[in-house]
Amino acid sequence: MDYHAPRVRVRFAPSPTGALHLGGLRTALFNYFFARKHEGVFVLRIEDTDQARFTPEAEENILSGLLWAGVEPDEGPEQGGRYKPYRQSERLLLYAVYAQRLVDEGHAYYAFDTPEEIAAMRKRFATKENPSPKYDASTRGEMANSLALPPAEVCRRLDRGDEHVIRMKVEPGERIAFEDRIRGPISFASEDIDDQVLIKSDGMPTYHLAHVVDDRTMWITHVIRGEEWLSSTPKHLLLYRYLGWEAPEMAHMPLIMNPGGKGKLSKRHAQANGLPVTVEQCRDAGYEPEAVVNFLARLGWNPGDDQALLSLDDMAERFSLDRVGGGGVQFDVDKLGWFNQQFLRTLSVGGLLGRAAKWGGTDFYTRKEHWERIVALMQSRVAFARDLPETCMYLFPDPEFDPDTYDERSVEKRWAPDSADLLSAYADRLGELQDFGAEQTETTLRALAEDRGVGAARIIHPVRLALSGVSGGPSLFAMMGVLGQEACARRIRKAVGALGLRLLTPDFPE
RNA sequence: GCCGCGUUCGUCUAGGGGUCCAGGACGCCGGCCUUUCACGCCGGUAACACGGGUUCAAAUCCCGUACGCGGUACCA
Repeated sequence: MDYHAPRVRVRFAPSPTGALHLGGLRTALFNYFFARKHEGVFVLRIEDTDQARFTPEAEENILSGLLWAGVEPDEGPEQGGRYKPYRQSERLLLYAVYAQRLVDEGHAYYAFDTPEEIAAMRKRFATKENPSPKYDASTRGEMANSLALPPAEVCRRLDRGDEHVIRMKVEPGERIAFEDRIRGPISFASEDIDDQVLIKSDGMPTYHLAHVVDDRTMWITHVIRGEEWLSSTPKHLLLYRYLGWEAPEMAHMPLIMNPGGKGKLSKRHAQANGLPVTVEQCRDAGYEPEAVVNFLARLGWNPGDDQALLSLDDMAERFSLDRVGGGGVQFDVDKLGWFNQQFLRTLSVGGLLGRAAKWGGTDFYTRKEHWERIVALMQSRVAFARDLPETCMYLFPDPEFDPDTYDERSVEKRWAPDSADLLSAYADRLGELQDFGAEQTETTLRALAEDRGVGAARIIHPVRLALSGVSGGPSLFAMMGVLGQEACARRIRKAVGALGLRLLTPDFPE
């Protein structure tokens, strides 16, 4: 590490307009990783300058989403920090001061045009080649601003309190170039940049002014954000220059696209396809945070080897902007599911039980021992911790579970004409066992099969069906051990009663 | 329209002039294991967008085209 380099400071700067989006979490993650990797600081800043789209619950939702994912800001509205406040609405004075400075130094100007007047201008100058003219050097002379109006008129309007905005003054004829940490050299012609509004007529700054002022005053060293910001970067660079500040490093991440590749991942599209699109939805759908984080991080970034499963710490340690690609990436929900399942399998029995217990629905704690035996049997068979109770209810002894329906397809496949007879005999022998361990029940079953001259499977399958009602599941003998002697015998006899009639079906397939 | 950024198996990606008739992972298909279902293991399917250059040699460099995405707001 270079001891003379300033400490790395990065930020995640969402706007509180709704729930934390997965794309937002991913941006936060990349910033977080970068900070951890370089022993830097990760800042959360709330960009609440859009009063029209402001949503009161959003900030809480964003923070809780980050915490759920294991990403804790080092500085932020809740955590505090020496560069507070961390909400833009609380830093208004700062933006006003710098905006004034830009005006005073000739890099910004007052504009009195109403939205209607601007729309009229666009219409007036519109051509086939340029359907949407900008408010820039080529048009500002025609508009009502402090560059075009006589100074006295400007003063009069200002004194009178006319609504106005402050726009940055962009001079044409320059190439604004920078090195993007992900994409390499990038440049824009200054005449393609408009005289961006810096202070809105409601007195609020726009994102462009606010984030530059904040990034500077919070000493942000690296701006890692979504690709949608790439084309406004030259404006930001100009602002840094106007203010006499050194710009931070820039890195624009590829966007997450809808499955199929059409457009960036949207709530609308996701909803139509039953996909989670917010952190909240992921949580509610039963995904584990570790899996979501792992999945999201690997969208656009790779650790440089074939390692797919990584913990938050692993990723933070291995993260590098050099290994982030430039192309958009599609959201693949199957892969998310795979990460979830993989993660569940890395858990200890107690760990998985804990994850399942979060969902409630059954008394995991008073029956902890029983549950642990079940979880051990089910771990490789469950894709979501939440599904655990439902998928293995048959591992509870009567009367909590007592099969009264038998999966029809399994019955057809596994219940044979001799099943009732074999199972009755097996139940009889089970009743005589002193020790009901897996070894004993299995030996007993195989001995019976031998006595009757049939394969063990001829008994095993119908017994499984009798015990669980279905044809899949954990090892039969392990299952019997969990259920206990009495429940097993009772269920077997019950099935014999319920399914024994099948004997009479003449064309039952062998 | 204009500006910018992208483009390797269906998806996420490795690869940065020769070691690539392109490697891994997910998915899918097949097999093994096995009392079932899973897990695991083994194998298979499948890609350098297109066209020109540069070079002894290009997935890799350059140019063009196509396509995709983003931006083009007093939203972020």
